[in-house]
Amino acid sequence: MDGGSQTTARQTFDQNGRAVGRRGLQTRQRLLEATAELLREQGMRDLRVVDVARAVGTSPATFYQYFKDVREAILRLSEQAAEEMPDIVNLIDGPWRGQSGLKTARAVVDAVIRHWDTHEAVLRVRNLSADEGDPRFRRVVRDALSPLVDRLSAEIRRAQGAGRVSPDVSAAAAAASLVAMLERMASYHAQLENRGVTHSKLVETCARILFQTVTGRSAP
Amino acid sequence: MDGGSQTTARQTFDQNGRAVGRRGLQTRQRLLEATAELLREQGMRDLRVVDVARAVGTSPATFYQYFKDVREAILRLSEQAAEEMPDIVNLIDGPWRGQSGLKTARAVVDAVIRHWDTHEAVLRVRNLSADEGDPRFRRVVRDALSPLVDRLSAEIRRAQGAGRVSPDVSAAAAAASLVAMLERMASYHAQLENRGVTHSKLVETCARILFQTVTGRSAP
DNA sequence: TGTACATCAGTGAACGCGCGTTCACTGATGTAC
DNA sequence: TGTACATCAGTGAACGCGCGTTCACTGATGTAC
Repeated sequence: MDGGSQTTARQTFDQNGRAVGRRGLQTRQRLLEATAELLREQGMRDLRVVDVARAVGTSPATFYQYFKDVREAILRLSEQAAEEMPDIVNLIDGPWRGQSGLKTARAVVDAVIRHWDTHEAVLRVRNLSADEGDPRFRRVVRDALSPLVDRLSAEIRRAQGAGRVSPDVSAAAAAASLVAMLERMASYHAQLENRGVTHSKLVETCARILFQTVTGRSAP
Repeated sequence: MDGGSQTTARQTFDQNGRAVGRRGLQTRQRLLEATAELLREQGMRDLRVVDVARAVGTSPATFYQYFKDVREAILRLSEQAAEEMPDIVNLIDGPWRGQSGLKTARAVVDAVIRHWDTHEAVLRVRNLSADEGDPRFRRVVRDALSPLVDRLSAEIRRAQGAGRVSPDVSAAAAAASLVAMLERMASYHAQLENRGVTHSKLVETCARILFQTVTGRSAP
């Protein structure tokens, strides 16, 4: 027991190590959703356990039955958000050669942006917590992103083999850079769109940087 | 008076609107540095005014003489960090054509990383606060980055004019994407370097993506 | 060079609030027979 | 189908701490003459 509420394949346990049933899971989930909502509205610094409990119409004691503290709730939300990642990975597995490569790139960019639009506040705090050094959050970020990074990395190495990408490039670093760009742009795109860059132009532009860097080819 | 301690060309005022002299400026600066230090050590969520005061060996009342709250201190730190930006902008104004273009790109990447290494915690919280919608932080970010973005954007438009970059790309979006990539990688590079990507490989890789995207040319 | 006055700088001490946290308890649900 | 028992679920109420914040005050510094 590491103090967190543990979710295995079938069973979830509360802070006392007791099994959580159907009803409990529902309450737990409502607490998580309220946490996400308040994170969006008030920001991380002003998020209070008491507020979360109030929002769900329950008592603080209930919150503590399922989570050690607010950070843990955010950690669980990060894990839930990460469940969407396989869909994005599937897109990356699409074709990268020829015309359809650019299409693949567009689909990936679009998917990452939608992922962020859905989980905005949670993902931001997740990344901050990881950057601040919290190993649990580092792990979630790593688990979420490494399939993406690894796929892109492999594709880049292929392009290097074909002589289209310089051997001076580190495939791993390039892949990480691209994912970094996608994430930051996904969290930032609304602000850019307020300043006159249309959404589709933005997607197209990111897609082309992605395509170019991954394949070493200029987009058609 | 908007409630913040205002710094004009020569004069700083405290929370009561009184002029701050030499001695006061020193105390104020020590409070700022302690804030930055604690931000690094404890993270944003656990940063307390009382801790900052204690760290400087002064009383909380002194802190409130200069800042409305912790956020404002972080805002001032962000402004101070931004004073380094002109140095980076100078680098961007270097040559982008031919061999030396890649050198320019490397210098820019390196400078951004060093900037982040110095102000790590402050810049992270600055960006989070901006993303969370705080208009004062949005403004600081904008003021800090737009010279960079604008320069890159102009250079990309030049490459478009010469037919080396597709007209389907938005120069503004591409420039913003590159800066987004640089920032995120700058805040992330230490973690990557722990996983076997050397620092120089990382710089080289980012520089090549930057060079390629800005000029439309494959790096030499 | 000295004195008086204005302003700058700093703080002790206190207040009150509200948050985190816990415990002992009640009520709800499930299941064994 | 009914009863007893085990376990799941939820909470009221309270505690105490520590943080944010303020005020009235003292001490330091500067400057006018």
